[in-house]
Parts: sequence; structure tokens; C-alpha cells
Amino acid sequence: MDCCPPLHDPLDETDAVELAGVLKALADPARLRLLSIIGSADDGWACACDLHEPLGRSQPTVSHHLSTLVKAGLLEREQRGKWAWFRVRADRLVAVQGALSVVDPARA
Amino acid sequence: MDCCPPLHDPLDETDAVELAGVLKALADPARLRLLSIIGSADDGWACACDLHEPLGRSQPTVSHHLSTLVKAGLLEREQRGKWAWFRVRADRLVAVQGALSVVDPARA
DNA sequence: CAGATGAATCGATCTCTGTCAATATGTGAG
DNA sequence: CTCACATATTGACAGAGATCGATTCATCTG
Repeated sequence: MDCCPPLHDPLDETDAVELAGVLKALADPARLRLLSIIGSADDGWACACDLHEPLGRSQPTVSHHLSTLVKAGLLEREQRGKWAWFRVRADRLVAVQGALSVVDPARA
Repeated sequence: MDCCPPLHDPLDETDAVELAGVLKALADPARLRLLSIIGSADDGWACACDLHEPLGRSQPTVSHHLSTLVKAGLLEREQRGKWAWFRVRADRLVAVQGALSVVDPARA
């Protein structure tokens, strides 16, 4: 009861849900590898047709993960003819990094 | 088929699973708020007894989340008498931030 | 227009996870 | 030793999500 001083709560439930949403999109091995592969493409853009094979997942599964990443704002999608191309939204990843710093206020 | 140049894959499945594990621990509103509350304590340590109420979750639920965070290496636990105290592992959060930079190689 | 091909959607299944009520475990006080 | 209290564990349940096969949609080519 009186074991410790009161704490303040700088991250409210709404902000927490929003941040958790982006982190959920990141918290999957297939999606991390997609970001990794796309992010290491020469000009930053990667074609969906080159993503199924290195991931070892089916085409619908990869499509689903790509859609999840786009919805989370972590990927940008562009249609070129009959191929879909994707690019990593670096600014969004930086924002996530910053949000984690908020959780941890320079208390290294 | 020949629509685009081959890509290399710098993040293998094993590393991806490991990173995803830590991110999964972060990707929950209740746990983010726990980190936030604990991280903003004056001396960095917070007592479990002060965490149930501001979270609006039951005691077992909070205990479960704390255990998840400890298991992921994001929290440190210390027993003081009959109270459990927790501290944020800032180094681990910094490591996560760094891992996200790997995924996104300074392509801002 | 017809055929071929890349990608998204649908439907089904299986697993994982967040939550709580009830109970168990552990720790200090008397 | 016994009681009270703080925390952890268990069991149950609902909802979310990862995956794939089959299908549908879109776009290019001839």
C-alpha cells in the first residue's frame, strides 16, 4: 500500500495502442525479412515477384504480409505494369525508434 | 521472372525470429505502458504494487505481462521483502533500436 | 478479344495470446 | 505457527493472426 512513491503515466492507453499497432506489424519474422530484403535493394525498390522465393512462403501469404506492412505505413507500394513494387518507409522506422526512446528516457 | 535484378537477404530466418520475439514482447499496449510507467520512476525502479491500478488490468494480467517483459530481457526484476520491483533494461531497448536500423540502412 | 501471368482475396484451419476468476506460493508481522 | 497480504500460477475462454489452396482480379501480349 505505502511501499513506494506514486508514479506518473506519460503514455496513455490511446498512444500505447497506436504504437503497439506499428510494433505488431514489425513483430513477425516474415515481415522483418521482407523489410530487410526490400530495404537492401539497390535503389530501395523491390518487386513482389522476387519476394516469395527467398522467404519460403506461399504467394498469398507474402501478399498478405506486404499488405499488412503497407497498412502499418512501413512500406510504400507502387504498381508498375503488372508488377507491384515496394519501398521501405524509412521515416516511419525512425519514428518507431524515437517512440522507443520515449519509453526509455535517456536513462542509459 | 526477369522483371528485376536479384536481391540479397541480409537477415536470415533465425535472426528474424529472434528479433521478432523481442518486438512481440513490445507490441502490446499494456506492456508499453508498463515500460513507460516503470521507466519514468524517479530512480528507475518501480514496485509491482503500483502498476495494477494505473493500467486498469487485473493483478494476474499485470503479473503475466511483467513476466513476459522480464523473459524478453526488457525488464529487470528484484525482490524486496514481499514486494517485487522492476527496472527497464535500457540497453536492450537501445539494441532493438539498433536492430531496426539494420533493417533500414541509413536510407533516409 | 483470348490467353497468360502477377497479385489480391476468400475460406478454412491451427496456433498463439490477452484476459480474468480461482487458487497457490511466498513473505513479513504478531 | 498463523494470519494477512503481495505476487505467481492455473484453467478457461474469446479474439487475433499466420498459413495455405483455390479462386478472382488486373494487366500485358498477341
